[in-house]
Amino acid sequence: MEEKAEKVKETEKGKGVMVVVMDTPERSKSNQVTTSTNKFEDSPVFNFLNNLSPIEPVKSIHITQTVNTLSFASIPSIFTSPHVSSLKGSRFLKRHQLADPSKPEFATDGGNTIDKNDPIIDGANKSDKSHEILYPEGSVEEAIYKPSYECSKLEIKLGQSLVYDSRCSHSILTTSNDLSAKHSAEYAYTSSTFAPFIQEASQKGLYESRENEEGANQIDQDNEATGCDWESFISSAVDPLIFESPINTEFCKKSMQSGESFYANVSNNMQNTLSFSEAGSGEQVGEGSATENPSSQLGEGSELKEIAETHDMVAGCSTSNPSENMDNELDSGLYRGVRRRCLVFETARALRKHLDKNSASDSPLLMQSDGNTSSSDGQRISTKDRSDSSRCVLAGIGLHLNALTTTPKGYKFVAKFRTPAPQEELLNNSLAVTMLDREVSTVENGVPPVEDESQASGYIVNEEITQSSPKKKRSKLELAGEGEACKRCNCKKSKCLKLYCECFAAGVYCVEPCSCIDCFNKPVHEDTVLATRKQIESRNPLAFAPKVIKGSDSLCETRSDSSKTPASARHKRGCNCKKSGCLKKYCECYQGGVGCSINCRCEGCKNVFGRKDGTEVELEEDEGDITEKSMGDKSLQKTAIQNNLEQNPDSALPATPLQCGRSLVQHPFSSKNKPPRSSFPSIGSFGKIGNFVAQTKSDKHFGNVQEDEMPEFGQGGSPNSGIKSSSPNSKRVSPHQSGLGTSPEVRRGRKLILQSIPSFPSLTPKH
DNA sequence: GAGTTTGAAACT
DNA sequence: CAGTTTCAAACTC
Repeated sequence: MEEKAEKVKETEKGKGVMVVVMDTPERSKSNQVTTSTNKFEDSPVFNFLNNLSPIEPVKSIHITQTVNTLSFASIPSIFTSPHVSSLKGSRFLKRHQLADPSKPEFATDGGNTIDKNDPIIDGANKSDKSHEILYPEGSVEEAIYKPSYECSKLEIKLGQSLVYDSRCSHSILTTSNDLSAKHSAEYAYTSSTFAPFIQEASQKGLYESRENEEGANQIDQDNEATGCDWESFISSAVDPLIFESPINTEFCKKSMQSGESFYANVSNNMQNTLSFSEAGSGEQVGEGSATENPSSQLGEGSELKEIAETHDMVAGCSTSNPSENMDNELDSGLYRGVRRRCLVFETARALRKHLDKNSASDSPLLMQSDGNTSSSDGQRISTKDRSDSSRCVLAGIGLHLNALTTTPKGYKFVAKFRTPAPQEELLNNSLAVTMLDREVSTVENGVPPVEDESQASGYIVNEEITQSSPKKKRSKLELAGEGEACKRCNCKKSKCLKLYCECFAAGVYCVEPCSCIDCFNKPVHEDTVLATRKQIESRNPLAFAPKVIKGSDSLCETRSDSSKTPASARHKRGCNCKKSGCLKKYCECYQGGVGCSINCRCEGCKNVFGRKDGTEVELEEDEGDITEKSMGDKSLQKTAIQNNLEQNPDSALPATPLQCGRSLVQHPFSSKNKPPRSSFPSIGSFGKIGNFVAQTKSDKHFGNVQEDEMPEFGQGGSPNSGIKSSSPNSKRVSPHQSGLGTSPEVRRGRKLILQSIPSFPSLTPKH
């Protein structure tokens, strides 16, 4: 022992770093021995030696490396396309690896980190029933999962989301702090406090932005605790970098940009967080607690919503299966198809069972937030949806929301849980729309819809609806805007086994409120329902897929974040309206609260949410938005967009600001209905023309299309006339139109398009 | 509430 | 794939 002690002393003297390193292990060994014996432990000398142990420097080094790696890693992450979600899984693995090594250190050394993690873990394990978090995966997942939600929320809510912002800021702050490293004490404090947050933050991508901005992050930390924190931080940060969806990142950035005030807030939040974490009962999941705190801080009326969100978050985290989590992440981050239908009924059943089992265990919080008891597992998804919706609601969807509110279908779907069908997965990229739907659902439904989920079978019977609302009520509610979700079918001949039936189409069982006749869409006939469903799916695999899909381009959204509208959301197949002008619910696009897209074959489209034409152009112009397409569509789309902007200031609202991604997203679907148009596709074939169209095509379009379409335009005589709302619009356009494209003006139009085109591709994260 | 309109779904 | 029919929601009165 004495020899060991001597060695230690020598090492302490600090010869070379090498020495220290070499010695350190020995010392540790010696320590272990001592530990085993326990004899020497008590001796003050030993303790002193231990305290003096050179280990710290080693750690610091290690940490530093990690940081560097992170910094580098961050860069790629920034550029990562949102679509990369698929990769997340792999990333997860990486992250875990990183995290794991750090853990041992934490365990040995610094309680700080451990504390952080432990609470989370413990909380996860203890907490629940529903929230089973497998550590470390579970934690990781949580981090990833939540952030996405949060980010999404942020997007939606920017204004309200102090909490989220604060979170972002937290992450930022922590980073900055780490960078400064001057405030070691703060480090320990913050790091420990934030540990849970870090993951979240990392996901948010704040780190990335932060790191990039500040440059390489160097950690000088002397404190082991700090180091530990860093490691954890780093590990978390790495993930975010990799995993980060651009959306989140952007939002965070925005939030950051929006206010430096965040920093101030951050400090407050941090404190809160600490208290919270400390206060956090074992039940609470680390993150959950964290999230809640901010809400408390906010103290806004939105608390409930936030809570709900939190729950959602937790629920999402709770997923025991990594695969599920992944899905969830995807869902959350990408905003899955708005309407989640129970594509897989069997799964639904399983979920039901789960729910039944778990229902008893629902956390009070959940109850509060939603007012409904949600089952942990099955509900997770549903909760997410809810949360999303809630977020969306908060976010202030803008015009879209209004429109959405009108759409009953969305509501129905929202509540449902569903296992993502493979098809849907394909859609994941396009997920965005979901948010809209969710939003709508939340807005309209307010509290209730959530509950549906609890039932969570593939088919969901909306008990609330069934119990409380008879049709009459329903209609009233609907009128009010709340009850739309409750709508039920009125089928007489289809037996509710065809897509004519809204319930069936939505993957929901018919309920009492339904006035259907000879209804087979009931749990009793589950087999029949499933069989029929399979048949339909065999014909059209996407028959039950969400009709409205969001544009993948987070970028677009980010851009428009101000608008926060579901810009890129579009109807999968597009409408075929001829008389309604896409201004009535006959139009599925309108009903879904989304703008028409290229996929639409509608005539005289006046969709308030976005005309099929304008969408793309909007990307560049953003605000413009759209509304316009009505015109003849094809030809003018480009111009129309501009016109819209000019003419319809209102149109801006609609918001579908952009649709940037639309084309991309839709492609898969669109292929059916319409010729595949890649972002720059030969849209022209349809005549519906995408603005994107390849340059050459665009030119052609202009020429041809305009002429063809001109008539429509011309209907009004003036360019404007063509578009009701827009009519005045086309000032710019009109000339082109009038000129039939021959004039130089037409060329201008082309130029505009072309210009826009380049930007567009660049924007699209994809590929 | 009845009747009409509308467009998706289903069918040919 | 196009055209027609069927269907139920949306709408109007």
